[in-house]
Amino acid sequence: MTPTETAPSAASALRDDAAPAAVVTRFAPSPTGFLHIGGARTALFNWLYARGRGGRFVLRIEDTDRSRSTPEATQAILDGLRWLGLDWDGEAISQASRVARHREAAEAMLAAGAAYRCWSSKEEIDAFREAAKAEGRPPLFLSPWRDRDGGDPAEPHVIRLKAPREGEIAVADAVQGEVTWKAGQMDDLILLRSDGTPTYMLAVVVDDHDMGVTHVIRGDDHLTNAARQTLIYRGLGWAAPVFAHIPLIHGPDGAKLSKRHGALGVEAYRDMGYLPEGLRNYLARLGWSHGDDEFFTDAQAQAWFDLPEVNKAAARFDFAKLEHLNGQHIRAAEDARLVEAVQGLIAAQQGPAPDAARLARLTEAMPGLKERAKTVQELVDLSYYLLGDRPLEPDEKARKLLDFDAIAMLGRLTSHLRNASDWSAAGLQQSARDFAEAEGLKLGKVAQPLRAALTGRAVSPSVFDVMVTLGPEETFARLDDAAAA
RNA sequence: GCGCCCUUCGUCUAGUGGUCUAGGACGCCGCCCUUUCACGGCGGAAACACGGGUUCGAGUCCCGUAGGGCGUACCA
Repeated sequence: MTPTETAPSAASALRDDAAPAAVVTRFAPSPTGFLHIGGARTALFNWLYARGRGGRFVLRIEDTDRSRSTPEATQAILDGLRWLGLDWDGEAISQASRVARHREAAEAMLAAGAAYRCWSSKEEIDAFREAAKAEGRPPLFLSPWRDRDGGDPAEPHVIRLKAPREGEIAVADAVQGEVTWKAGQMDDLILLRSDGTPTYMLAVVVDDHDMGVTHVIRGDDHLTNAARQTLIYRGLGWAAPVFAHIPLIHGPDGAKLSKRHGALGVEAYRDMGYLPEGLRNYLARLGWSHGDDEFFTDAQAQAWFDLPEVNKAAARFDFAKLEHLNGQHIRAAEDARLVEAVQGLIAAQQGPAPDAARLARLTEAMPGLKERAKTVQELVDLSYYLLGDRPLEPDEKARKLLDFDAIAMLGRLTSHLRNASDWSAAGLQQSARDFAEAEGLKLGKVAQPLRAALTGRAVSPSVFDVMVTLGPEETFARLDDAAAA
């Protein structure tokens, strides 16, 4: 009884006899700002669904509200999608470019008796609603023009949908299940405004149909719209696509996502040092699950993702978990790519571009670095000893490690190290052990001040690895710096 | 107000009437590994919103209550 598996148009329905209609999903943002995290997840779900089924994922910019839409916002959304790695098929369609087609559809509905012209003025409508409210009736506007002729088509008027007044309207949602409304709760929504432009409700239906969209996966703030749009599909004589209304993301406090929490543009996540695959993994896992799987690749997510496993309840955004997952993706990432990411982040922060020699050191040290970082930002911070200028500026913890006694000890260690013949991590460690034993110290008492002198930090990869990547010359230079400080 | 949706550890979730003394992950606490940090390993505290039913048996089904979300535009 559900339209769940029906094709979206008469044309493709014909093709159905030969082969099942290919999946087509879409992402349809309105260009009024950047690509925020909720939109990014909606796009991700659509992308996963299509890609996992060899289908198409298309993009449509809902720019019918000219006053709020900007080309900059469109660009920001496209850039955000690209950074997140969500590639779409074909050109992004501008909804505004299709008004002629939308108008045509409204006319068709008029001709079919599924819509009617309404000359009620805004004032009349407001008055109606206020009176209805005062009398405790539902504030749905009942147009006097619904069953009446005689208006002058030359006078300003709108075209409204002739919604059923009897029975109920049902939507078989792939996530929400079967949801029904009593017909009386649906008003005769406006299809075409008095200035001849289409409303969102009409434009979406016409565009989804014309683009061959088979699955509409979007935020559940659109659930009621699915009912209204079902009516429009019916009026147009088209089969509705499969609807899947996914829950919205909430902030850590359970309230609506605000700027303060995660409602940032995806580029903000990039600038905080998250990897696109880390964000994809986290976002996919928010409101959807595949057993106990937490960390997965795109290929796995595509193969596993399906609508019935999407939860109905809103999920809260949790930075700690994002960070953990991102750390795992950093560890799994290629060293060269991480070096690029570090460079990119430094550039974004207007830091000095590292020269070739430093880049080489960074690349060499990356295996040790990425074990310790959860974000690219941490990678940058951890790279100070590789990218910073000599003499290094020790941070507070490093400074505490470099007290009077430690400096003296380092002086003796320096002499000891000058005799080292084997400048390998293992050789240096042995050498340090010998020294520590001779001094009657634990290795840590030697290694920590050494690390502070060499890296300016209390935390770093193994000091002996540090010495290897730095080389003897740089190592002794930094030891001398520490002694002089 | 009306309508629709939601409610398992702090958070993300598994769970589709008995295998739940409720599993996993993040976070937290402790221990181990260890030159630091991180990783890793081991262990721990931590949840079925509440109240009624249905049933031999309910986290799982039904009805209420409470709480939350969304919608109710010539916005999208």
